[in-house]
Amino acid sequence: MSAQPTGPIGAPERQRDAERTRAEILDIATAEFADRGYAGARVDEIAARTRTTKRMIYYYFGSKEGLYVAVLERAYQGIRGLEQQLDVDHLDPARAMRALAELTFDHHESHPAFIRLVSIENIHHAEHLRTSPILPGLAAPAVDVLGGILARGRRAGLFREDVDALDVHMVISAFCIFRTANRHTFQAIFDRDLLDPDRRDHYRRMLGDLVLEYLTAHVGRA
Amino acid sequence: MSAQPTGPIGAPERQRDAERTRAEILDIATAEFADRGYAGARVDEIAARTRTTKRMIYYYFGSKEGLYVAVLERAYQGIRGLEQQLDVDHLDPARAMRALAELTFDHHESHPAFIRLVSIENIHHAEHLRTSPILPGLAAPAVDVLGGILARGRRAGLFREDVDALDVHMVISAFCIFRTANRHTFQAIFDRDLLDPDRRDHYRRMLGDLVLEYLTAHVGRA
Amino acid sequence: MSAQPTGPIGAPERQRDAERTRAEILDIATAEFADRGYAGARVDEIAARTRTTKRMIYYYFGSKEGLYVAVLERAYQGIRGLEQQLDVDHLDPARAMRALAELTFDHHESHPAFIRLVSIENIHHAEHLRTSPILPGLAAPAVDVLGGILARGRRAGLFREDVDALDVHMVISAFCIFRTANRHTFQAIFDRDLLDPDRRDHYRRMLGDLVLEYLTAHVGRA
Amino acid sequence: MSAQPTGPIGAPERQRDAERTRAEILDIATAEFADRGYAGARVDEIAARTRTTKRMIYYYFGSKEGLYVAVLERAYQGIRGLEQQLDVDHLDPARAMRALAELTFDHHESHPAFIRLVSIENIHHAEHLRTSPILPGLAAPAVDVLGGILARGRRAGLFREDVDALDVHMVISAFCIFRTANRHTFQAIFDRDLLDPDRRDHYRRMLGDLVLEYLTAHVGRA
DNA sequence: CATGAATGAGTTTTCATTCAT
DNA sequence: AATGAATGAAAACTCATTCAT
Repeated sequence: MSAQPTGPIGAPERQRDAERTRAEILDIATAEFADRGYAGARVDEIAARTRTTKRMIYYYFGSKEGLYVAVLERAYQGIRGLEQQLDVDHLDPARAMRALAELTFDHHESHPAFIRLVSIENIHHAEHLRTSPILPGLAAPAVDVLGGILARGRRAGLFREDVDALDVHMVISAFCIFRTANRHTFQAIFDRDLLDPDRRDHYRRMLGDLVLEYLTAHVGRA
Repeated sequence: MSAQPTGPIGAPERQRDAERTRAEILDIATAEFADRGYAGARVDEIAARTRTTKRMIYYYFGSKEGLYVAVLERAYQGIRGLEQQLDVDHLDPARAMRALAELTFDHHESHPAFIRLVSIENIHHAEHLRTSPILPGLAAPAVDVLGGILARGRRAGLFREDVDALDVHMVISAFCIFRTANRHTFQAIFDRDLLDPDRRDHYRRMLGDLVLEYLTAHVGRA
Repeated sequence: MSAQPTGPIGAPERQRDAERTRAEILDIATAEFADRGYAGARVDEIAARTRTTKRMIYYYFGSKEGLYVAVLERAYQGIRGLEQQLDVDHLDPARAMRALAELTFDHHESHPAFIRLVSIENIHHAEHLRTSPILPGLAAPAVDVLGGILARGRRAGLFREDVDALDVHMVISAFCIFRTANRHTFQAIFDRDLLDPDRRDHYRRMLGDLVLEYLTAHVGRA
Repeated sequence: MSAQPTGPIGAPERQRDAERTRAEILDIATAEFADRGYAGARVDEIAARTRTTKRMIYYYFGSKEGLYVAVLERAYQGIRGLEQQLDVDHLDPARAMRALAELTFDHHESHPAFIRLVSIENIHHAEHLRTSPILPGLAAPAVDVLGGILARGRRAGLFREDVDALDVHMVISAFCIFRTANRHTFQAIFDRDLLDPDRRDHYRRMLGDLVLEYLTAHVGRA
């Protein structure tokens, strides 16, 4: 699934082609849906940008909606388990929290299409995600690590007690997602590009400070 | 919401009807575009929910896009000058900043359609906002008051120096907008409704704390 | 009707205004129909370019078709009796014929809208002209003078006998009308502007030569 | 009319069907546009008279305008190279010129739709022809043969020197086109059908005489 | 698996005309 | 005589989807 095996000689070539075709369609479709929204994307356009034909899209995905759902699911799969890549057990809670925030920051920055798809899915009231089989697997990875750090910090008397892991996750997500999701109106109104590489480090540190100052505020000082 | 009568008293009835027709179309269209996105909204549907006909939409707005732009502009007009409603000069910088954050929080909470329209406009790369005549008037109101408070706080040695007004505005906006814009995917994944009235005060205070702890962190303590 | 009387003081001003309004509408409508054809012209556009409103067009002309017919009739009235302006009785047949051809040439050159309206009316199979009350008065003026000259020339043994007045009229019309009616495709294909003022005299003489050489060919030489 | 089979024998049936569908649409559309003008023609009507649907028109031609342009281009292609069909080198200049005039006469008589389309295109200021890729190929065929005959005639001292090939082409075109383009107004006013078969030979000879008498007038007599 | 052609149902847009005042 | 608002019918155009080969 992760390493791309060249496979034993004589392996079903056709199947591999099929997989490649599917993947190509998904790539193009991801770009199109992310760029134009669900209703705005065109099956014709997706097909035209693929090396295959429209018929193949229906062969593999059944419908435009089916294709969209596949795109959405693959995009969510991409961030699933993101936090597991992070080994923070050896770090103190504050450092661990900052590392997690920065990891999220970095990941979101490098996956703008995912963020736009999330915006689009919200426009559609998450109706596709809500019925997706991948849904149950999404919550835990996102907050488990965070919850662990938070618990450790509290036990150490470092973090405030009046927020839970979901609240912290929300703050981190809001900050990271806003930069991409609202980039264009922000730029139009304020003439500032939130994704300007020159400002990247500033925002990255800002996020860490924001979360940590908040979590550690007044704690242990009283 | 507050029916501000247009034109001088005694103005021709017809004109008042026209204004009413226009406004009614805009109301319905706002709901439709906010609910389904630009491409997903249907002119037919908007017309059907109005007391007038589809023809009138074209009479007043020229095209679906013209209608959308009118909706978007009116929505932005609604928040323009929001901050001016706030008299914070008599408050110390910290209280003033919290008041501003809470005002923004309250306003965004009560204008979900606006937030969804902003998301939608970002999906379209802000192409309509970018060329709108109202654009130039949007930046100042949003950051002038905030900038003033920030400056006062710094002069008093209370606020950190490494962020500007736009950065703070971004944090507040990100927090407030996320609750509405990403409500559905968040709810689907984590089974938590960010707009649950029972959690409203918690998030309101959380935003104030977040901003203030960040701004005042370490300052004057060194 | 011809001289514009300032009218007795106290004369019905309203009626004069009405006449002026009618005339203004006809002027604009002539330009629009000539420029875009019957189906291509827009009642809205005509009204917009007038100082009056669309309602007036319907008040005066009943319908788009009524307006078009009025435009067409007025245009034809403009050339009616053209030939009567010409006193050719004192000229010998050849000179008289050339004078008539040149008069036609000059008139057509200065009335491009009329020619375009004729083209447009032909596109519509002359259905409006065919039922117009002005139709009966159009034939005689156009060929009576020409017929007289032709008869004189024949009696004098100068002109050939195998053509009648309508044939000659057709040749003159074809030449004059072509310059305006087919100006644009001719220019596009051959890069020659048939209405270039520098070529005007050339074509004028050419028409006279064409008609006269044809009419006098071989006659009396046998 | 002469069904020139497209593509090599054995070409996929589907493609041949496509070509047939395209051609059928073009045939009907030619009739409709020529009959009602660009704005007056109805895509629905064209589709209804076809064995396919309106959707196919857009599939093949993209828009009403695209269809019109295709019709116009095909019509012009039809006369392209007309003159090449004529071998006039063995004829003396006078006979050659008459043969060319008569060929043009015959061709225009048998292509009334083309002439009406030219009128229509002129109503539109040749805007479509002007940007057509076929434009560059239209000039030469129309005047090259004519220019050659004219030059031969001059060298032989038979033709006048004060006109060029384009002038002669204009006279021939004006005569031939007028009969069809202005047929209806002419008939309405003068009650003479310029396309009456009984008058065909008369006009055909008349055109030849007209051109030749003009070209040979006075030459060599001085 | 692959492909161009085809399609039906919708969606936006237009336009001549009329109404209320 | 004049005006802006309103309208219904029709016109152009689009799109996801399926068919024939």
